This record gives sequence, structure tokens and C-alpha cells, in this order.
Amino acid sequence: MGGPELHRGGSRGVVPPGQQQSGNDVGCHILHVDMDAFYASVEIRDRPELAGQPVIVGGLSGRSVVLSATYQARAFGVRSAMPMARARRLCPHATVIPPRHRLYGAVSKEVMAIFQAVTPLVQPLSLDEAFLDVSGAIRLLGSPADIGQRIRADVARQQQITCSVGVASNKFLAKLASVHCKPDGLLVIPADRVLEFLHPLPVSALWGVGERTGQTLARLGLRTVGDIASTPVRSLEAEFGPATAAHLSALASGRDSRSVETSVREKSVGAEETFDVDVADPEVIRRELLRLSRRTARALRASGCAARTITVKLRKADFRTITRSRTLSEPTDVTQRIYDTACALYESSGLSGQARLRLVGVRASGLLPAAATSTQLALGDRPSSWQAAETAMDRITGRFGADAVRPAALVERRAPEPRRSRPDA
DNA sequence: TCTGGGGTCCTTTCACCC
DNA sequence: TCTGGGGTGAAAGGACCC
Repeated sequence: MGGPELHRGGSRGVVPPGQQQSGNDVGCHILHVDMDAFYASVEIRDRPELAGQPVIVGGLSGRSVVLSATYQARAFGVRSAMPMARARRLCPHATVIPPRHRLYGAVSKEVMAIFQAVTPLVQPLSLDEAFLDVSGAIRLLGSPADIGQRIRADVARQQQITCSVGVASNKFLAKLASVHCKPDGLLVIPADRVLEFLHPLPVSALWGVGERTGQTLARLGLRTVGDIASTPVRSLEAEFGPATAAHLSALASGRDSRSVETSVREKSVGAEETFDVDVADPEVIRRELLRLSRRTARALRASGCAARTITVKLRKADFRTITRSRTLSEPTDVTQRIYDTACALYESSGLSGQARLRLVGVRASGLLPAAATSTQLALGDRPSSWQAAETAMDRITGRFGADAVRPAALVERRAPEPRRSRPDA
């Protein structure tokens, strides 16, 4: 790392558990906990003979990408989101395992329960990471670093997987800390040494700086976080606009006022699917739109929401993406309504029958609690019967699987069609 | 090298209203 | 009647994150 001497502790014991506080973590009440190579670790737990081996979790079809890879596979250059074909070239002897999302969801629930036992202030970010505000637990459980070590020990004992914990005064710094102590470590960024840690880092360490923003910053001669911190906000505004400039400037100074939110309401739900082979046939596209509308509607009903806006996403063979959206007069959680809208948007896109598509997607946004939305009946509509029928179908598919009941249009024909990368689940 | 799927957030553009 | 500015919301695109 080459930076200041910060508290780093791992199972290898650079700093033994229980000896972490020494005043260093005063004011550091935010923890970021991140599972190490989560999907791959869960798979290895079930297949211990693979421990210490390069293992890649990802789909087997032609257009799949790496979802998770063990550190042994990463040593060969394998990274998540990398095309599987490339990963297999880089590490041909790796064991490739198709993902089991339900299993990861179940393990995630148990891990989150471990966090909840420490503090009710838990904000899950994804299946494998969460922020914790432990300010209320310090008197009972010890310093934030002690609490971090306790969590690491509990996760290892109960789930046989490792995690890394960042401890700092805010979310951004806690997350940065966990990244820097991976795998299987714990790192405290003391409040009085934030800039010492932060400023030598590359700009890509800032949340929100990806490839494009990084290029723009490089063009301006800004390569480290310290460079951004010493640049007037006005100069950044000219290049990035007021919101992004303020965001970059604050993070570069180690400021992040976001609190740990225990109930983050989702703003949209959707589903998308990449074809194994590009598709031009409008009939096949519409059938996929039906499948995706069904998945979206089911997700809406499961979350008790109805959506006002429906968006269709169409990615052409050349990877260029267009979206088309429509806001409905009444919010809906009904497949047929979503599907009708999605088809209308597809037809009006100008791509129907004109372009080969590699991906289609359906997304519903402008979410409202379904209970609070009134349904206005148009002449000839019978939405309440649609809703009743679909709710009944939800119950059946919940018990017997996604394929137990489905629209006639989605019953597989004998004629071959492009195999999709995931089953409709 | 050839790019998944689920999301969030920001910016720009445009239509519409006052 | 035409023009313009400001505010607002929708639409579209893009960057980014895990």
C-alpha cells in the first residue's frame, strides 16, 4: 500500500483482534462489510475440494460474463464482468460453475442477520455488501474495529466464508477502506489521517469515476484524488456540471454526508435479456417482450408497487442502445398493460423488422404503493380480473416454479429459437 | 476483448404552461 | 398575434455501480 500506517488486520493477524482501538477508530462509526469473491466462496463451501483453486462463476453460453472469480483465478487476469470466453482463455484450467442465484440470496440473508445482531442500522447495497452504523453499539460491544472483527469472526464461523471490513467516519471512506484490505482483512482509516490516505490514490478510487470521467480528468491533468481536491469547484463545474463537480470535490476532500439508510425504496424494477444470437424477427422480439413484461409485473406485485412509466430498451447488434418510454394515465402492475405498452414502444422505435437486436429490456419506474393507486376502468377493460388472475398465477408459480403457468404465447414450440442465457425465473 | 443483468443518478432536450 | 423567459415534467441517453 505504501500509505500511512493504518490499522490493518486479517485472519493472518497483522493486528490481532481486540487490539484495534488504541484511539485510532474514534469517530469511525461507519462500517462497510464486503464478502470476498462471494459467489465463488459460496460454491467452494459446497465443494471443498476446490478450495485454493481457480474457480469462475458465470454462465456457460456464448455471451456470458464472469460474475465472480476466486483470487487464484484473478491472479491470471480474470475479472468480474469480463466475457467468459476471454476468462477461459486467460485461465483455461479454472473450474467454471454456473451461478445459483437463489443459494446466494439465502446465504446473503443469513449474513445480513449477523449484521442485524450488531446494529439495526444496516443498509444492504447488494447481496454481498452492506453499510453499518455502529455508533449505538460501541458501549455494549466495544470499539468499531472490535465490532468489525467480531462480524468477521461470526461470518467465518457461521457461513464458512470470509469478508473484509472497512472502518471510517463516513460511507465513502469505509468503502474505500474495505477495498484496500481485501481479501479477508480489516482496515481503519483514522479520522485525523483521512487526507494522508486519500490524496495519493488515483482518481478512479472516487465513487462515480469510471472510464469516461477518468479520461476527462486525465485530459485536465488530474490523476490523483489530491489533484481534484486542489482544483477549484468552478473549474470542475465547467467540465462536469454542478452536481458532478460538487460530488467529486466533496469526496476528494473526504466529505460524504450520506447517512446509513435502513429502508431504501426502490425506484424502478425491470428485466432484460441478451439473445445468444442477434434477432431481427419482430415476432420473436414480441414474445421476449411478453416474457420480460411478465417478469416485471411479477416483481412489481411482489414489492406491492404499481408503475406509472414503462421503458423499453433495445440494443442493436452494433451494441448501440436506444430506449423509449411512455407514462401511463394510471399506474399498473398488470402484465398485459405493460406488454401492450412495451409492444407499442417497440413498434414506434422504427426498429421493428428493421434491425437485428442483441438485447431487449422492459423497465417500470415511477413506482407507487399499489394499495394507494386507484384503478380507472376504460370501456371494455377488465383490469381487476386481470389482476386477480395474475395474483393467482403468482401463487401457483411461487409453489410450483416459474413454468407452472404461462401464457400460451410462451409455451415453447418445436421450432428452434435462439437459446436465451437464463431460464425464465 | 467484445462486452450480463439489475439498478441509480445526472444531463440535455423538448414540450407545455404562465 | 408573435416572441421570449422561466419553471416543470417527460423523454432519451449515458455513465456508473455491484
